[in-house]
Formats: sequence, structure tokens, C-alpha cells
Amino acid sequence: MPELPEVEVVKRGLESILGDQARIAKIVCTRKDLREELPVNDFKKMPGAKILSLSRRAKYILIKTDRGTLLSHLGMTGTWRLAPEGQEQKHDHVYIYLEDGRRLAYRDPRRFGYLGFIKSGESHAKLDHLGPEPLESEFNASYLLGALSNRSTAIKIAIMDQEVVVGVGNIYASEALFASGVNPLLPAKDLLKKDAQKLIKEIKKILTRSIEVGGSTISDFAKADGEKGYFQNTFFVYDREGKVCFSCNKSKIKKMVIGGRSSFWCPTCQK
DNA sequence: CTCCTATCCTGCGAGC
DNA sequence: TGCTCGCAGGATAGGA
Repeated sequence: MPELPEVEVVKRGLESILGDQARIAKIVCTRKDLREELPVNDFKKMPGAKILSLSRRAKYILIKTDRGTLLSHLGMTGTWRLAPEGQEQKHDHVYIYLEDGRRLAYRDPRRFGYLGFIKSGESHAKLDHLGPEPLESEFNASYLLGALSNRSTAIKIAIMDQEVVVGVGNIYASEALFASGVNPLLPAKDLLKKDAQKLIKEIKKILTRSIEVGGSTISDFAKADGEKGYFQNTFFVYDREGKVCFSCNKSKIKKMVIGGRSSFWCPTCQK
């Protein structure tokens, strides 16, 4: 499901559910691994842990407790939801029981997701080597031009590389490139400064707007539970192969697999 | 270093 | 209707 906006909204949903008083009663795994092994031994130490705060880094959600931090990545199909007794679903892999009787379920059919544990005061390999957050000021044109200066790979692949900038996935990469008029196949190092500025502005704009749209559904946390797809966003190019471009009203949207991922663009608007 | 491919896994919709 | 096939929003390892 998720790129950065979706993860941010799930994080806020969890935040609103958990508040600042929640304590974990127990964590139960219905299998021993997702993509990687679940930290079942660390989970065993969690009964009684107080949840202190929720945060997000890249597409990871961090659930900080007084016994360490749970690290969640939703992969392609991961979802968190409130799951009262009797509302189990196929592919529920982990349940977090709260002391107040509620229960969170992590469901992930494809199991591309990840659940890990960070011991208090320690770092975690998954969080090393991540590029800047796209909505922070450090993600700016001079940074980006530097990061791309020796990259001959397509710009679309480059902006999806989490070491360049985090959180931009396949859909928003296509959308941001369209909005900034940059051809997705352009060698990254050939990006002009003015286009870098435009691209950064559009990435920030698109991600911010998507968070806002998703945020409006937060009160109904069930909606943060996948299946609904992205936030009813109107995509300008994504999944619009062969359809007329909304901007120039002339060209048909092209599709090409770039770096193994479907990519969409307007040949007129993106030279 | 960078680049490129394959791969993990299930579900769904298009097409026959 | 039922079946097969291709594809899906992520991330990584490993080899060139």
C-alpha cells in the first residue's frame, strides 16, 4: 500500500488510537517470520511496556516504549487495524494486546513488510544509510544535485532510491516528475538546477497534499487499513497509459518499465 | 563505487 | 462461470 503519505497517515492513526497512556499487555505472533524473522524474543519482554511516542522515519513507523522501540514497515500490503476478538482475518501475523483490552493487528498478505525491535539507546541497521526526509529543508536543490552528480541512472530510479531521498515510491515518483516536467528517463546527473528546484517543490507539494487528503480520513482508522488504495488521489499519469494527458489535452500517456517498475509520463509535457 | 536483475509472497482483475 | 496469466504501491542481495 504505502508510500510516505500513507505511512504518515497510518502512523497518525496509530497515534490517535494509542494516545499517551497505552500499555502493552502482550504481543502474539501467528507465524515466526515476515520477510525476515520476527523478533519474538524481544516481544516476550514487552508485557507491561508503556507506549511513549509514535514517529516515522522514511517508510518506517517507530513505536517507542519504555522497553525499546517497535519498528514497522508495511512493505506493499501491510496494514495495522484495531481488531477486537472475533475479528481476526487471514494473514493477521501479529497481534498487540493492550492492557485496556483493545488489540491491534498487523496484517500483510504478501509479507513484504517488516517488524523489528530497537533496544533502548541502540540504533538499527534498517535506519542507517537513509537519505533525507523529503519534507525537511535539508532536501533542497543543492543537496539533490550533489547526490545525483555521479548517477547516470534514470532520474525516476534515482528519486526512488532511499539513499537519495526517502519516502518517494513508484506512484509519486511518476506524479512528481510529471508535475515538474522532467522526463523519467533523464540521466539523473543531467538534471538542470532549475528542474531540480521544480522537482523538489513538486515532491514536497504532492506528498504534503496526499498526507492532508489521507489525514481527513484518520477519524475512521479502518480506512487507514489498506484495500482502499491510495487516498482517492487523482493521478495525472499513474495508471493512465494511453489516456489523454490532463495538462496538454493532446498526447497520450506513455508507460514503460524503468528499473523494473511501471512508469508513466506525458511525452509532450515531459521532454 | 554504480548499475541491473532476480526475488520474496498473495490477491486481483483482465482476458479467454 | 471458471481458469490462467500478468501485474501490484518495496527493499535487498549479489553479480557484472
